Amino acid sequence: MAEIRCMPSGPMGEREREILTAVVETFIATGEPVGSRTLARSNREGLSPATIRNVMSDLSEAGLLEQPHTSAGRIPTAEAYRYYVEQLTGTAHISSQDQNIIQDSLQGVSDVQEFMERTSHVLSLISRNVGVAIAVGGSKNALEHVYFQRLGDQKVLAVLVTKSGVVRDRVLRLDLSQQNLDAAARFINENFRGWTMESMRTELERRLEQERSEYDNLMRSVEQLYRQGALAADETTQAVYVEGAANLVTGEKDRQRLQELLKTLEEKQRIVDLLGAYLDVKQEAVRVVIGLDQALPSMRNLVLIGAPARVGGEMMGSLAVIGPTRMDYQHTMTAVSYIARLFDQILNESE
Amino acid sequence: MAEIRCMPSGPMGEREREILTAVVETFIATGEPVGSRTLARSNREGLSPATIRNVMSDLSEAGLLEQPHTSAGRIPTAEAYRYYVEQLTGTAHISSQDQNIIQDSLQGVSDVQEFMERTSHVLSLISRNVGVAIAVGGSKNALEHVYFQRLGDQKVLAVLVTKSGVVRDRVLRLDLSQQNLDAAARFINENFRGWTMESMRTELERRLEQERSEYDNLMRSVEQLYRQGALAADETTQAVYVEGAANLVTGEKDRQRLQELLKTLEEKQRIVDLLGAYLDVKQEAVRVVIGLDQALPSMRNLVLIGAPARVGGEMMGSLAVIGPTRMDYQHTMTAVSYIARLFDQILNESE
DNA sequence: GTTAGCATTCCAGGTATGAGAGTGCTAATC
DNA sequence: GATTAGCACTCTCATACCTGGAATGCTAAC
Repeated sequence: MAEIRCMPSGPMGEREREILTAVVETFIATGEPVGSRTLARSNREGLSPATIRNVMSDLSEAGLLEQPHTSAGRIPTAEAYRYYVEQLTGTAHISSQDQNIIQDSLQGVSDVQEFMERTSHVLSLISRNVGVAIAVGGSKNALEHVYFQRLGDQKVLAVLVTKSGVVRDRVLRLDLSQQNLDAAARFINENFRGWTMESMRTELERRLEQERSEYDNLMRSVEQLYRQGALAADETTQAVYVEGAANLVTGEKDRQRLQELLKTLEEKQRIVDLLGAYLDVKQEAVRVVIGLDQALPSMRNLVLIGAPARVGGEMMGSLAVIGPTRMDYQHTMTAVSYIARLFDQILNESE
Repeated sequence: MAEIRCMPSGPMGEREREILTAVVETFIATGEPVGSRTLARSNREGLSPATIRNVMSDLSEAGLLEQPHTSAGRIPTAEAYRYYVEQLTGTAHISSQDQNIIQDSLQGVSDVQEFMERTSHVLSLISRNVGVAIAVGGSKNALEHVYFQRLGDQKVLAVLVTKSGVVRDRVLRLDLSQQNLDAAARFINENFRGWTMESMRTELERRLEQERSEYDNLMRSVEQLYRQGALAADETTQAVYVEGAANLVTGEKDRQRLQELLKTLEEKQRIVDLLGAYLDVKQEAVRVVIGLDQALPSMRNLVLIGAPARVGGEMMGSLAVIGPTRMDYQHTMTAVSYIARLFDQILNESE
């Protein structure tokens, strides 16, 4: 019963492939279970419904199609979508309309956060689904510059800039004179410019440990700043942009589920984890993950189409579209991939 | 027909008031239209259903109650909610449970943006509705400090801090040497510290206009920075936090409407306008606006419970809860008012 | 002024019923 | 042997219909 995946004419004959594709595409278009008659009509070689029924029956056995109930048409399973996406030729070019929208929206952006914010918006617009973009603070980012400014009795503004244009500001509760702050900033800028955040922190830890006995005023200031998180530009302080959640209303019928789904999308950490789980620096092009239930139960029927955002070879963040399995894959994939490339271009150009 | 608001025993007799309140409260509790029998049971003076029917009939005429259909109970109109809220004693004290949640969440916050972000979250949590908080950039904010840092060939980081702790950073496309930038920053800090953003800008405009002929290097730098928006910390660059939109799923049955609603909540400018329209510095305490359809058609059945966020007498932003008419007014009002007061306290303390 | 009683209205929910769509199987056909 | 026509069967969905329940408004009695 289970091992009928191997059909008479090889693992998946030409006809099977064609019919499966047709089912997926019509289901995406209409949202209704598709029956043999419908397919027979749109089939170019004039196959009869009966023949198609036989093939569909095979595909059901193979776990690629399923029926909501006995006498309904068939809908694709997650497995079918995976197969469908896999055999999509990656050659499709982006429509000039989409290209315009994207160009207009990302024109003149110069820092990562802004890029991400606009990207989430434009992705949701183009895909008519949820657009997501995150900037990973990036412990592997290179430090460009830090700056401290005393604000009041107890407050210090810390600004941190990385080579790749991530700016992070935070107000700390500290009482240091502006002189001390300037000295500390100078010390850090002179010693650690160009270091990755990660290596800077370990080195700093080491020095603080080692020279504990012979602390001078400077190192004391640096330590205080460091302990208060002035130099943290990484995981804890990410920028997460999610837009177009409203588009999910159409897709999910169960209100309970819908609510949970929207709640999940509001929890930024979840989103970060999700993208983190599926996207990494090394991957080529766009990745499509069908069925997110493994990562998040409330996202059972959803699909992630995402790509890493890189500058040079460096991972700066991720961008993705989240939507129902029933979506326009080709369209969305080209858009995501286009923006990912654009990211590299735009942020490289003026570095 | 229209002018029956004046009842035999004055504009609104004691009994009418009591019954109206009872209707509103039971409707808020159950969500079902409330009938005369239900009220008769819970009424302390043992009024019979028939009597209550008579009163309810009067209230219907007065436009305070309405029936979904002939043989159903009655539900309050917007007008009834307004009346109900008006006669709520503002004396209720915040529950210690809420107080804890709020305190925990806002502990140790030191800048406005962070406060607003957490506030929107905690408000949505407590009210089980949509929590909103915005920081108006505030052209009336006093300048504390500016700082410019050259990042690369074409990029300049501009950081602007106001007295009240709003930090705004942006990356500009400019090509100025660090020397020029430092000079410009020094010039602005020395001349304009403590000025409101607004007055600073007009004065700057004036000077640039006047001294156009005798421009030196310094003023040229300042002008470039200014034109690129380095000193804009106002309306165009607000921080808007909206959380708990998922909570609306339960309230709105019409999916079309729900979707529009969620879309609206994603458009930050709409939110800014909305709060701007109803909340201002001068108002005492919490304002409750019932029926937002005037401002936003998609928010027909929604209620805004909001207050300005002030430091000293200065308006720094707004915070509010948005939810269906059927919500716990008392509870939400105390929470909003509590946080508004807390805002002043926390941000005043270390100035 | 208040209340009991009653006819009336309307909805919500349950049960038939029939049309429609699709399937699987068998037997005939190419 | 693959393909197809035909047919009995299954299941859903929409419609119509019925019934019980919950309120109401009105009238007459208290």
